[in-house]
Amino acid sequence: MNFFKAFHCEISSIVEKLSAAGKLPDGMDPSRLTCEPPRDASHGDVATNAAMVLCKQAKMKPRDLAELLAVEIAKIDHVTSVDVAGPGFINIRLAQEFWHAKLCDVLAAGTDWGNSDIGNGQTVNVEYVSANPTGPMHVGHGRGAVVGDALALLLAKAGYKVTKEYYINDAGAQVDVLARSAYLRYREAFGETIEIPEGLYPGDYLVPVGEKLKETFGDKWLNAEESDYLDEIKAFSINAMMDLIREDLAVLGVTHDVFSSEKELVENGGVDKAIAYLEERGLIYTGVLEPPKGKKPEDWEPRPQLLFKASEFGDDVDRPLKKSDGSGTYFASDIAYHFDKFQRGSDQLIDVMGADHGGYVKRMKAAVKAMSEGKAELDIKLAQMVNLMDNGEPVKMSKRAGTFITLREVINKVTKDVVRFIMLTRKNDAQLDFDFAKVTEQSKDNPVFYVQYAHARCHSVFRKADEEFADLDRTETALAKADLSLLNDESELTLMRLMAEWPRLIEAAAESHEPHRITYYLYDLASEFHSLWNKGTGDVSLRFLHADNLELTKARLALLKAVSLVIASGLLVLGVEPREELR
RNA sequence: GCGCCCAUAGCUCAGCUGGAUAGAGCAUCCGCCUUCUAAGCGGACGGUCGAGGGUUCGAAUCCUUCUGGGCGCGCCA
Repeated sequence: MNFFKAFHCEISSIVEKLSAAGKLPDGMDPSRLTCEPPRDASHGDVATNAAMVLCKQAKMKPRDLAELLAVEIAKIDHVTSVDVAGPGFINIRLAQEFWHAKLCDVLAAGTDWGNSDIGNGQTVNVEYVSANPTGPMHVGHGRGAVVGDALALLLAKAGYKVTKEYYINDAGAQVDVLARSAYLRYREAFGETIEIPEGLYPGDYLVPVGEKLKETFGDKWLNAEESDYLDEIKAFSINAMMDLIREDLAVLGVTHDVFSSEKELVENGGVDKAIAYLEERGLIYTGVLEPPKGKKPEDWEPRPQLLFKASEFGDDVDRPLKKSDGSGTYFASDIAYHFDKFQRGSDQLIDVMGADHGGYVKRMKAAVKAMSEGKAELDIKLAQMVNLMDNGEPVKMSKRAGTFITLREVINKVTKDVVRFIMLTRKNDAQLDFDFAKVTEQSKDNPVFYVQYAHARCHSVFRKADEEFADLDRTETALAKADLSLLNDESELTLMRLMAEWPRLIEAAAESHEPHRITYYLYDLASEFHSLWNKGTGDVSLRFLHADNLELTKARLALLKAVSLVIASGLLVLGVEPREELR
């Protein structure tokens, strides 16, 4: 439970009460009122801007209004002091018992601590990865995969009903290129020396596909016309590539609920249906586009095309739906695909894609707005580039020279947990340096290690406790009954406050679709924990285990248990496995 | 030419949807192990939040104009 919300309610009702009593005007609008942790912890535990946002309506000076509200706020349970500060902030301080009670809540909830109901069962569709089935995943895909997967887990924790989806682009020209490339490998499997022309895929991951083709079809296609073999070889190769990609995803711990095929969508008439739907609403016409200014394509010539009125929905220009050969553009099938997702029941759609698709955002949002008549909301998260580094030096990659590093190679080198965590140490739209040396280092420079180490340290104490206090009941329910009032060191209280904020963080991260906030929170929590740990080196009384004081030991173990649970809870959202031991 | 993203300490980055004296880590300097993991902790130093203007009780955050980077701009996806 996000306790800041509880305070928000309390204060709103205080405002109502004061209105009823004639001390404030009627009909005060508290919508801009917030309750937050103050920026500086020395200001208190909860701060509200109530007086500043309401002063105009109340026709009072902010500080006067603050004083009026403060008298009432002081009567709320567990409030020990209320101060008015700065331009009219009301700072609220809470009793230690409040934090001790929160600690019990954590122990009772376990890793479900932080679960929220703000999603209210709403359906969200998160589409991510959607890499073309033309080769193994690279690191950039990996980032999109992790961002999407963590976002989906986060939304689920916040009470949304989430569908995790992968869109297979198996209908365009790129898969034809794949088929031609695979065909060459097929000939190669018969001993022919081949040369891969410019424009085809040179990667040797297609060699086994060629051999499989030989096994499956024998020499059937060796002297055939392309029109005869293309479709079958294409289907075969796409399957092989999707198997490869699914394996990459599995190794990364990413799982999708639904795989949607563009080809099927086209063949089932989905695209025609979507176009017809837009046509009925007068949103489609045939017209000629202006050539793009500045960089003009060489072979540009004006041509009448089937266009969607994207400009009526916030896009800059109208967008083409048909290619000159009469087949649909990628945009056309993507409209149909989003239409399909909407009709399957999601009114919140999220796409995670590479930043190089940035130019696509406006038109897709326009299309969703048009198709759903404004009912569906589309958010597009762009995953920026990942720079592979080693010890500060960029890792040089070239597809031609065969020094291209795949996602799988990176995972094998550093483990999937490291990849997942590091991918979330930046906002999705900021570039990310992924340094092999740094991310595998066991030091505080490495955030993955730092957080895992905190978790492992908790468990190290548990192991020690099991040795020294063999008959102590270490279950959550038993520890919750300890005398928690013994936990009153400032570091201990800070830890409890941080853990109490976890539900609020989950809600904020979920609402803003920003899973990277989890990583930062975990880092802060780990840091506070390491700090407490080290206090024990100078001050023996702050160590966790005390042979001569069972009550204190139990209380400290309760705190440790809670810390390890909250870290585990956060790592779970990131899809990272909490480690109990690091050496 | 147009559109989107970015600009915060010497470096790499946070900044909770407009709040109080802008925060971490690295680097530099000074401290802390007879200890449940020193693989760690504490302190010091470090800022005209790219520049100017605007909106209001209040701006790193919103609007606008510049400057400097990245991406994109019909028949690729």
